Amino acid sequence: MAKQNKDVTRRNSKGQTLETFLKSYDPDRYPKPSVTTDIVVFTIQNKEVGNRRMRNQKELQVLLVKRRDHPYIGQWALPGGFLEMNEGLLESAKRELQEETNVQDVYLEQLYTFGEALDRDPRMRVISVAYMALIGKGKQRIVASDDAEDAKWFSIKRKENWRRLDETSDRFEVQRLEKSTTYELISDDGEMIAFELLKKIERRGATQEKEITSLSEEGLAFDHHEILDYALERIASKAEYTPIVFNLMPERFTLSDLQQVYEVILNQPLYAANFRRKIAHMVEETGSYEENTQRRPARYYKYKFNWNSWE
Amino acid sequence: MAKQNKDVTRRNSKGQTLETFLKSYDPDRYPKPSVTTDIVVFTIQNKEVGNRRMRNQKELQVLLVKRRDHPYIGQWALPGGFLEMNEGLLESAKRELQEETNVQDVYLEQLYTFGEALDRDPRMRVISVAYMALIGKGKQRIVASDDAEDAKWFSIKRKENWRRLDETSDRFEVQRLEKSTTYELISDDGEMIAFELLKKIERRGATQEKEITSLSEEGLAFDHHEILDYALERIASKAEYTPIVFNLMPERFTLSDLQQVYEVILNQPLYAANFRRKIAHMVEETGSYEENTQRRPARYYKYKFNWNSWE
DNA sequence: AGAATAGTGTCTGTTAGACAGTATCGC
DNA sequence: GCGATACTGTCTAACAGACACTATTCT
Repeated sequence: MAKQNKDVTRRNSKGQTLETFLKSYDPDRYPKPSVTTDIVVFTIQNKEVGNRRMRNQKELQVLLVKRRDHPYIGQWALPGGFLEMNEGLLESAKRELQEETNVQDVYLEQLYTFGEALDRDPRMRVISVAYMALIGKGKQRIVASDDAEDAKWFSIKRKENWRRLDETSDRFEVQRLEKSTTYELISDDGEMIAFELLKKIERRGATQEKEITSLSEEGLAFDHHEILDYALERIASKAEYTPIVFNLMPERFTLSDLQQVYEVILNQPLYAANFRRKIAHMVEETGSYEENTQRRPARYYKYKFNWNSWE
Repeated sequence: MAKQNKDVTRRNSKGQTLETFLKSYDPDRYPKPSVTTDIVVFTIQNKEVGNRRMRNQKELQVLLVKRRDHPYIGQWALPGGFLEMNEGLLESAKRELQEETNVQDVYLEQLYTFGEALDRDPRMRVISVAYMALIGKGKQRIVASDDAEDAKWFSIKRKENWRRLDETSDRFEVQRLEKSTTYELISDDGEMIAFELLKKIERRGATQEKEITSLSEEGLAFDHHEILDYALERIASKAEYTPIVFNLMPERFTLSDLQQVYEVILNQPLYAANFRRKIAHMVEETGSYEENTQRRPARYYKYKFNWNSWE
């Protein structure tokens, strides 16, 4: 598909045509950074609740992998790995997911490319292209393999804390915000990873600059806490104007289920009546109902395609 | 800032500590792709209109650079170049912009990373991290240098054409859209670059896939037409919910000026009354008025910081 | 009847869109 | 007064937020 300069006879300042230029070009003249893809895989977990009469709770989970080798040996990290020369970026993300965790056929979206700090990886300079994946739980069986000693789902609990450093005032041109987020990642079998992120946002005129630091020594390998945080922001904002959330849902679901999922993603409670009105155009009744509940059974819905859902 | 595994004595399967592991690690064991940053620089041009009584027209312009060497020698491309080992990604974008075009101190934002096609660059495998820059025209003097034979502003004219391949229907799970966009880039001195992009959007359930192809042999170097198109989408969508547009404005401006800028970015006309209400909270009167107009002079406004503009 | 959730109705205030109408300058 | 743009008022329909209320199941 590569479009070439039609004028193949044109010569450069050294008198070379394209062909002779390419033959003499040394692709390794300059040192290169390594490129990796890292994937933030989210799913929804249904947490049983003691009282059988009450509805199950939902939790947002992220898939982590325990590192088998240095650096950060034994620590939890996002699945991912080095880009190979014969694959596209997206393809690489898919492959890494498959190799390390056995996850396949999922919604996958490029997030952001991380490569500011020169020492993100102690081995060498690394640029990471981050992806986000969404899957319905139970659809896939997670299997740790390859560089991963283990692979597990961790439930995400987070609390945000805003602080305004400059009070609003027409006199100041620069305004600062600080947001600290405490994270607790807890696996199904009780292992916990806790850390705290500090986000400094500085607004000068119409420009905004962010700086993220980790306040904890513990936590995820590399700067993966930052990537996770970015992914959480992205899914929350996309949930508001696209049907992206349905990638986390099973075929059939109740509106209460769906609402709970929106609530864990947006990290805030919603009014049922308003929620139902808002998503009405994206769902469709199936005709069937919940069974064996010890309260009024809810209707099952399914996703309904709609041109207006996307923009 | 690199956070290390605290347990420096821990050994991997080969019995190595972190220190001995790093010493024996060969960063060049695997071949690496090259990494570049490419920058889409936008500005607004005030186009004089014959009739002195009428208001000037605005045009959205992009900064292009004429390639001095193979590949795509003599063709127009986005400014950009290879990432160096001692600089962050953002830093690299800034440096390339400075070196090739003399542009400095601008709003800069990471867009997306392009690296699907293996032959994007005929020399070797290249991953491009694309940035978008916004500057007010006249603030900077453009100077071509380095790998660039020339550097010029091109006004962007585009026409979009939507086509729905499947009519809406509850029976189909897959829905397809095609959008073809014809571009005409015209420099201040009359040079024109024309091309047409075809975007195929396929929606399956809650998933959307895009595929972009160029319908023209001519056009920009590499896949830079695709990057430009992406940048235009981004600035339009961000214009709707952030004050990003003010990065293109001079210190003082009239609301008609501002409206025209929004119109070229959104590529559609706006109602003045509605527009004024919408942006009212982001601007502030300066007290001064236009002078020497041959019609009613407009008030000058300036950007006003507001916490609510950003989210 | 009571516990628990499913699901609906409605009031209020805000906003988007469309358009008509008034204001003000230079000539 | 005319040409041209600056700026304002207002109607309507849609929507977001908050909350009260009804419905249905099992025990």
